[in-house]
Amino acid sequence: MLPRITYLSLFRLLHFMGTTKISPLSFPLHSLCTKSTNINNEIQSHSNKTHFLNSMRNLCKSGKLNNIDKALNFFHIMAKMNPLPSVEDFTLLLGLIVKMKHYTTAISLVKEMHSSLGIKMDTFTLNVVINSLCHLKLVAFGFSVLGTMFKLGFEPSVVTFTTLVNGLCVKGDVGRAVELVDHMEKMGYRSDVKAYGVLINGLCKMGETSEAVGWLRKMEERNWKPNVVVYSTVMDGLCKDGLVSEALGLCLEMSSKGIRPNLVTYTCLIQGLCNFGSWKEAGLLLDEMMKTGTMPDLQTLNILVDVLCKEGKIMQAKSVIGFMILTGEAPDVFTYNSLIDRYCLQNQMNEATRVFELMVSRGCLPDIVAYTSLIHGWCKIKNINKAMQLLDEMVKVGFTPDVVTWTTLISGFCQAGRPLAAKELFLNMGKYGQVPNLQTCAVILDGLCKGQLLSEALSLFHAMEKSKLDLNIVIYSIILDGMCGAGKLNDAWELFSSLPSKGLQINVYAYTIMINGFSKQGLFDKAEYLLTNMEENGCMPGSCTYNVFVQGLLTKKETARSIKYLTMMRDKGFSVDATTTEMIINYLSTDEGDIRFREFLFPK
DNA sequence: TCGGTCATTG
Repeated sequence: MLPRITYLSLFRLLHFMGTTKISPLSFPLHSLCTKSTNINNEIQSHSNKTHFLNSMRNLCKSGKLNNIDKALNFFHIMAKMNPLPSVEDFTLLLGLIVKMKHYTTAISLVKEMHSSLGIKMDTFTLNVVINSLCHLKLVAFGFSVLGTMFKLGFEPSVVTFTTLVNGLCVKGDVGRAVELVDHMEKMGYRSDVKAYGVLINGLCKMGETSEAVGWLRKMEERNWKPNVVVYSTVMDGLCKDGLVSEALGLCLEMSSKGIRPNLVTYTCLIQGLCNFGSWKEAGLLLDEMMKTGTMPDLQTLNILVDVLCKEGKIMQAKSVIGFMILTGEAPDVFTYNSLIDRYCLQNQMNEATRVFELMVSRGCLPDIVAYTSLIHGWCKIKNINKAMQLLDEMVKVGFTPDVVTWTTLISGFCQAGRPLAAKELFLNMGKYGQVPNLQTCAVILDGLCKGQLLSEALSLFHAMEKSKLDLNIVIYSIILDGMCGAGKLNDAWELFSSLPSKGLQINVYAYTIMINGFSKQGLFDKAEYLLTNMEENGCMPGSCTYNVFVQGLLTKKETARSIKYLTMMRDKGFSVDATTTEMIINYLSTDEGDIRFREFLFPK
């Protein structure tokens, strides 16, 4: 499946990336020979405890200890020592276990230290507990540990608060996170670079990038120098917001202050550039990064593989995988999933299955994403049986289908013309512990509407309105479209008119749905009224808006108005879409066809 | 000794 790794394929990759200056021979092949030290040998060769602890400390600090079993092995050896190593040594190891994302393990080890080993808790170990709880999204428990801290007479530190601020951010509650920073400062603590970094990251993740930039400036005003982490966080936020040139500008600003971009900085910028099709610039950046001694790691290369797959450039994606192998990185579940997903989207289920099997044969365990992609692929070609078979299989190997899996299946049943079966799935997913989200709701409502089951859709919709779900304009638009499609123009108009009172901003899609609804019924004055007034309400009509209106006019042979609006479209630079073109051709081919339409088919 | 940056599925 993978292309043979030759210098030729590597050269092609570099050429493609816009990089021509580096000789393939200059890649540091020796880096693939670095293997993590065999811990057991390490321990045996250092029977002396001091030496053992020193090597543990060095391994922890060097980042070479990246295996949970090895870390646990260290812990258990330390636990058997007499006298016990210091709490500092235990905390060092705990910090590492948290970094490996083994949060429940970290919490139970702290418990063991306290109850079995008799090591006294302190602010540091409790901070580890709070951090673990926060990462498990159990922020409320984190706060109760803070309470315990006060009760036991331990002074929380800036680290304690930063940890909780991060916990709130992870939960998406960035408003409370900002409040906590305020609160902490009122209590006399001073936020430091990491505290600001956490908050800035939280804001970026919620899409509040300009707020994040504001805090970056604020921390500078307060005489804190943002470091590469803070800058990279903001750059990533800007890139995800589509503000790639702003991100590049910030990178220049950072460099001018003597702060060099690191692996993460480059990765964020390269992804940002790729996402907007700036392949050449991305290649130049990859070039610059390697020249300055930063080699892309598995994650960076996986981002490239994924972006290339999404662009349909599978050959180039495979070249990147070749490069990956050449630099000693084995493709992982992310790499394979990107390929699987691409093949599924191209309806190439044989290829997708082959990659899935290859992944298994190479000892890489498929995850819920791999299964969900395959289920999506089978649904896409309307093979519901295969999709259900995979669902069975994934449950058998121990995965719990998540909301994405359910939404994929529900959508599959709808597309296969079985909206009622889809509704059953929707109503039953709760029994399997999965709560529908807005996208699930959108999928099922759309499926029922398109399946001519408006009343079914409406009863679900009313139930959703009563539930805690914060329905958005997308959901309302689906219902509006369903009502229009069923000829319930009055109901649609009433709902449409009520949207502002529900605090919803009517967008171009909602307007277009209503204009389409009116036009299809020949209610052109109403449609025209909306089309001419939507701009006043802060919503610019798009190409689709004009096309649906003209299609209605053409159906009812409203020649004069059709020509008027076709002319407006041309003046505004909107193109006539395929459906409209076909209608014009049909119209021209009849006796009544007006010769004036010809100019819209063959624009000068 | 404890806190922050980059990757996949609808």
